[in-house]
Amino acid sequence: MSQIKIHDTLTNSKKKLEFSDKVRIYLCGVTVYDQSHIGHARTIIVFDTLRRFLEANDIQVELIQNFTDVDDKIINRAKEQGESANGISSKYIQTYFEDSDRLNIRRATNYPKATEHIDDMINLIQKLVDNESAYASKNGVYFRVSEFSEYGKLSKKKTEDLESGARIEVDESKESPLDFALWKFSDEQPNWESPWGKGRPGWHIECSAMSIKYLGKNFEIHGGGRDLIFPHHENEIAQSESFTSEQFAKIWMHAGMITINGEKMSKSIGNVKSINHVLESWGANVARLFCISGHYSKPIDYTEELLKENLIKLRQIETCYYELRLAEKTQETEDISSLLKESREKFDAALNDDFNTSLGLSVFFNMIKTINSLAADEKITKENAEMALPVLEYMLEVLGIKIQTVSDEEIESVFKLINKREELREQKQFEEADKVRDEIGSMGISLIDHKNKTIWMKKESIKAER
RNA sequence: GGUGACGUGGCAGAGCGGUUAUGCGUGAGCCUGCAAAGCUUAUCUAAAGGGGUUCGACUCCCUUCGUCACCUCCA
Repeated sequence: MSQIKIHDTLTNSKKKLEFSDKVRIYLCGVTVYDQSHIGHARTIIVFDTLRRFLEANDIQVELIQNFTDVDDKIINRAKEQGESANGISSKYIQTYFEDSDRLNIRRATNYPKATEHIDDMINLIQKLVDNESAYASKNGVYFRVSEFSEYGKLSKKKTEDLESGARIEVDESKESPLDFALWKFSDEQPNWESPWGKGRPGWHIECSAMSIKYLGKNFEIHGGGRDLIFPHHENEIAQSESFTSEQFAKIWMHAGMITINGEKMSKSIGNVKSINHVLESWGANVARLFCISGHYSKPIDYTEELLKENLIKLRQIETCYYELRLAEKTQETEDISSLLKESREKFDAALNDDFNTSLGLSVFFNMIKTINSLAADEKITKENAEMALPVLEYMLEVLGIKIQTVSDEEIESVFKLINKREELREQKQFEEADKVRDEIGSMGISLIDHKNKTIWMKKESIKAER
């Protein structure tokens, strides 16, 4: 059983994650009308890392992440480009998977699409209409906010305040300006038949329908970016709880925004950095380290400096891994078993306390620093390494960091070249020795000269470094 | 205007009512034929301002100032 506690937005408190056989997570995905940016990636990485942490501790996770593939934005984009809405959404779903795979995100259990769950939504809406939580009007079917007395409990908003807000559109056909659309009438494609008339679903209803369908009436964690708290998640609660008369998600977990110059990254401001862009320049490992460098609930400001800092950290991880992988018998040694045990415990403790990845990373890098400094003194024995590697690999797996690995045959051939270089150096044939070094370098390998031996590592090639 | 979050050393960023967070950067050094990487060590002795509670506050309370997010679509 996991000891993890997570901050719940609804109760504004840390809650123990309780579950029976598995942890069920619903994560609000993206609207597929354009490339995803690093802000989207952050949310996905946070939840992927959480999932990895649970799974690495033998907890089964069912993760559902939806695609919003019917929406005004998609339709508009389709019109602009003279394409079908379906063409646009499937194109960007594909892009999404490409980004996601490159970021080393574990595939979710399922990626339901809104357009494939229209019947489920209609059933849900029907029941809401039947129990007076919703009504049909001229433009569509609306949720009757006044029927849900707890409306505003997630976002801590009062309906009076919302009503007096200036930004709510006035729609004469709605009973109240707060009422939101479950179904929008439309003769335009894409549209579907419904008991109330042809049209398409509203945004919020899809997540209610799909989360209930795949995860049941109440599941462990509902996640998404902070910006979804209102109105999206607030409305989901209203719909779902009016439908089931039960508590919806047990924990609402929200990830902070990525900002640029302190300002939220968003398409409307036009300050977005696409996942593709970040991957091209920095690679997945740096991107992942960057995205979990602060607490998940807080914003992270996107700067090149910060990415560079994380690149340096990646190099330290690589060094550590290769020091362990290539460790040989040495005379001197030091007992590192307590370091390893403590690191593992503190790492887990940090993540168990509201998934504090920032604190967890500091434990992780402390361990790496210690191992690297012992290695520099040639005090890492084969036995040490065999003890340390599983701990390191556990953490790497949780963090989703993929180090370039090598086969035993590769190790042998590299060492052959290194020995060749050593011989040349001893004979002071430095020019020849440097040629061998270049040859090794062209294999993506860099050398680390210690006092008595030369160690090496396969480094991830990072464009931004050059 | 309403609601929520936040303000920590050059930068990033945690915890904690009394103990060095950590990392990056920077300086010096070690290693080296050179380089890179790595390593060692030093450095900054931080808490937006003002009150209060306390033997003691960065940590709790109040207040002023500032920043951000949401209140429209948004991860």
